[in-house]
Amino acid sequence: MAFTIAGLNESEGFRVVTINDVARVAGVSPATVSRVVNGKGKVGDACRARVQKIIQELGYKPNVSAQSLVNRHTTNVGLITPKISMEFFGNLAAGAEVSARDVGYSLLICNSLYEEESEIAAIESLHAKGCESIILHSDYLTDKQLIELSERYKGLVIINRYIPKIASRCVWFDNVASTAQIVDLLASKGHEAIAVATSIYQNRDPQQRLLGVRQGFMMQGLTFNDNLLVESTANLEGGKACAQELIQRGEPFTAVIAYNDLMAVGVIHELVKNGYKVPEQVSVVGFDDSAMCRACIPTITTIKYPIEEMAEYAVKLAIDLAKDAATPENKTHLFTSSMIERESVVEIPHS
Amino acid sequence: MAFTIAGLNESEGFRVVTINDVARVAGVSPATVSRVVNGKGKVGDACRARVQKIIQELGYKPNVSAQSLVNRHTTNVGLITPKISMEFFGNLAAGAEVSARDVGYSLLICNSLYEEESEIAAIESLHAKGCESIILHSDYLTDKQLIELSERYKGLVIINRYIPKIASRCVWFDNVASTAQIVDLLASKGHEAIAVATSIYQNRDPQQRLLGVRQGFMMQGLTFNDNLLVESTANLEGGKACAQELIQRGEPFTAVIAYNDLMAVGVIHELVKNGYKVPEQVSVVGFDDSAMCRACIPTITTIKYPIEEMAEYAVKLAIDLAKDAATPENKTHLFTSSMIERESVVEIPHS
DNA sequence: CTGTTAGCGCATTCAA
DNA sequence: TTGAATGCGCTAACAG
Repeated sequence: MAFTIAGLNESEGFRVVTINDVARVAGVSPATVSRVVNGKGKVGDACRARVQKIIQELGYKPNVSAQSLVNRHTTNVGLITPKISMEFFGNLAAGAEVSARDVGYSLLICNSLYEEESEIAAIESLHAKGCESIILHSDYLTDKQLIELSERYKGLVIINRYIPKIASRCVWFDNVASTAQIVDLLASKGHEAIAVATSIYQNRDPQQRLLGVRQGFMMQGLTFNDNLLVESTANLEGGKACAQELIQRGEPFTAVIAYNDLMAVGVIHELVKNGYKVPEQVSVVGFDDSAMCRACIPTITTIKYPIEEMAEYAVKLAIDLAKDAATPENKTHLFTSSMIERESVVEIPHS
Repeated sequence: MAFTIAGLNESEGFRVVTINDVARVAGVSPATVSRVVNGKGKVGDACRARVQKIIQELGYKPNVSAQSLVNRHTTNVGLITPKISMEFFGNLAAGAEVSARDVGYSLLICNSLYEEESEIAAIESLHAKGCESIILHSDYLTDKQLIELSERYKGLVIINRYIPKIASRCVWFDNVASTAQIVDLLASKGHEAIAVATSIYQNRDPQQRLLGVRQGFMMQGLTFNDNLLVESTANLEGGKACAQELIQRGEPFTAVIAYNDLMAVGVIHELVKNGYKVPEQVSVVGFDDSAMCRACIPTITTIKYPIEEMAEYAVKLAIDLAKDAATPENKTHLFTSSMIERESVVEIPHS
């Protein structure tokens, strides 16, 4: 590739090629160049060819700021997540980036760091930057706030959360059905004394997954033993704490359903530390299918959370929404998934 | 917060407040508003106060596209990494975002997906979007290419790589010294039969870390046994393959230095699978301090790779560079680190 | 200290 | 089919 631009270098530094340069060299008006660039309006074949040739030669690239100014929108998608360094949100961002680039957009990242005001501040900042399409992973805003926000920002998409009133801009995951699957799997392997290590953040996801467990039990004709329900923070330490609590209670169990993979790892650590054999004595199930599942001994059976695909989808949706593309108000965007079986779940030995 | 803008709502939809609106309501000229917004030029105290009040009331936010158009630069920083979903690059992005936001910039993400052309394409695309400051994590471009690129894009910063000719725009990590520390630690615990599981990608990092090992051996007055050097891909499977190879060779070893944490986990898995006790019989060291280190049994002793801090620094540097801020040509930006001791390394038993 | 003027690069009228 | 004119929102230069 050439780093110099034919006939347009200046002695001091590098001058950017504008639409006027192209027009002048091609002997046409800027309006015509604009037309061939955007493929809008009628342009004569010969004329178009010549302009395209000059564009090539000069290496002309439209100035995005100028375009945004006149078009009143940018080709950026904003992504607001708690913390991009967490694997889950990294995957989300990766999916979003692919999808954005696919349609010529760029991805703008904002970390909200789990603060309510930052979520709103991030939306406003993004919007001020002309970013109409926004994907928001909100943890602390209320449904009401989100509904208000979505009235104001028409390119706003909520990922990983379902709000009936704005269902058409929610891209979410069926936590209930997915968790019920876990119970099915466990039951099919003979487990009945199933413990649950849930997250103390009693908002949305944890509650839904718990609901899924209860639903799964019901469908299997089993009864869930509430003495086997423990809760802690949704991380490694939380998993350990849950296992500890479980052991302390003395209630026998042959399987543990953890809120996520991290907790599952914590559970396994603590069980092993206390002399339990995993999975021989206790089966453990995670949630997310994070990298850790394959790095643990035993490797962890889990539910794949298709966050990357969801993000890809969400980006397209946000762009459509921002463009006012008619989206059916009564349609939502629900993703489902299935189990990934690894080593941490085994058939219960016949006693 | 109020979602309506005093006296400026229109019947259909929402009209954005411009500098002219503020000027009109405040009874001043747009230029004056611009002055108070940017803190440039002289403005009377009373006047400034009134304008600020109106700005508040109207919720005025400057249109960034218009600003960029006239200022000839955006307030975006571009980040190009292979894959944002990998933990290492997620941490990099997190640091970059914090730093960018801190100075009122936004972070634009591009995945290069380990392709040479994508790296260049990403730079060009970013630049076409008016993004002058760019952080590049390049894996496949040659030094020569990078040098050429940096002549053309003055806001370009290379992270995680050192190129003498453009040292002042390189933010990098001292792999050699860090790895030498590992040998020191191991030696201090009595290890001499130390194996190395390196990455097959024989470019830069792996080579430097190998160099660090050799240097460490030299400093300790030990001799490195080349029969204990194995190599594979820099992931879990690679780690397993290395351990397998090591076992097969039959050469005794009491410790393994892995290229990174993932390989360390793989090594541990394979050793355990083959009846070795870790760390009782074999100590294992990782590199990076990724989340996995604390999720593994035993937890992994490793080197902290301060990529987040490095990214924070790189962003400031890129912005300065783009502004032509005088940066000493003969100064580079080198980060160092130290060991994080966990359970995977223990004193060798006296035989 | 403040207002007027001009123009950044582009897309979109309206004429021709 | 093409060109000339206009303005998007803002900042910088120049007057006053």
